[in-house]
Amino acid sequence: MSLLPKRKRYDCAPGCPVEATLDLIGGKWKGVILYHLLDETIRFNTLSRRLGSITQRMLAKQLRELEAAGLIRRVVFAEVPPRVEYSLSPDGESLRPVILALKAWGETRLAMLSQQAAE
Amino acid sequence: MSLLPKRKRYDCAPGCPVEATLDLIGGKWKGVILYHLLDETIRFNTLSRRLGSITQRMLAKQLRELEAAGLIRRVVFAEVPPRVEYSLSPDGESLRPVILALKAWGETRLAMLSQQAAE
DNA sequence: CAGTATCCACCTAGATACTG
DNA sequence: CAGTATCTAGGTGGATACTG
Repeated sequence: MSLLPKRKRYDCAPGCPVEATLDLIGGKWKGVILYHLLDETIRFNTLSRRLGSITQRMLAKQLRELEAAGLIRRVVFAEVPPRVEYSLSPDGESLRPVILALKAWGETRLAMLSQQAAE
Repeated sequence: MSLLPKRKRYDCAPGCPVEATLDLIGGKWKGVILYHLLDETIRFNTLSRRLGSITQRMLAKQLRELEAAGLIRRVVFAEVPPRVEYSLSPDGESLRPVILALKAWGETRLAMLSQQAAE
């Protein structure tokens, strides 16, 4: 069974691989969530606080989608109060250079923009 | 004046740079458009054909946004029939490693998925 | 704590037709 | 050739309230 969304054809060769990746980490939250998971295992509410403005509904939805894509792992502990920890799967790990490239470029650009704003 | 969209606050430090980058190259088409412009200057209709399923309306809109973000250049030739060429600006050029990272990861993943599908 | 359930505004993107 | 105009469906993401 393929993990590719059925509705997509990825027939725009040779741009496809770029589109395929953006499909998985694009959107408003997924890239940032993966970024936060790069170095730590994080619990639901902690992640929620780190992302600041995300709603619980959206966070749950994004996490389900990342899990379905095989990029993150969800571990539930049978405790009271409940504890659920999210971490990168090996596939998610493999995205590290990509996420870091996005981060590096974004940092440079944000610095450049605030520089310009100061002039 | 800042090129940052006014409605965004980028206050989710330290995830912001990732979000900022994804804001610019995310969505369904921008990353792929930049990818196609990586090695060539391309005309409107050519780009349209290469992307396959994009509508003229969407292509025009994405190109305007990329131009407004300072990532591409638009050069109009005073000819009949009209000719408009799009190419990467220096800022867009600086995205090259990012786009290539997206491409490399996507290629690996697509290969992996088709491998699995064959089993 | 870690979610669901509901409802809703907005935006993205497609279809189609038209034009300087 | 390189767009614009109009209309619309569907998806994305937010607000709020509730729960095992």
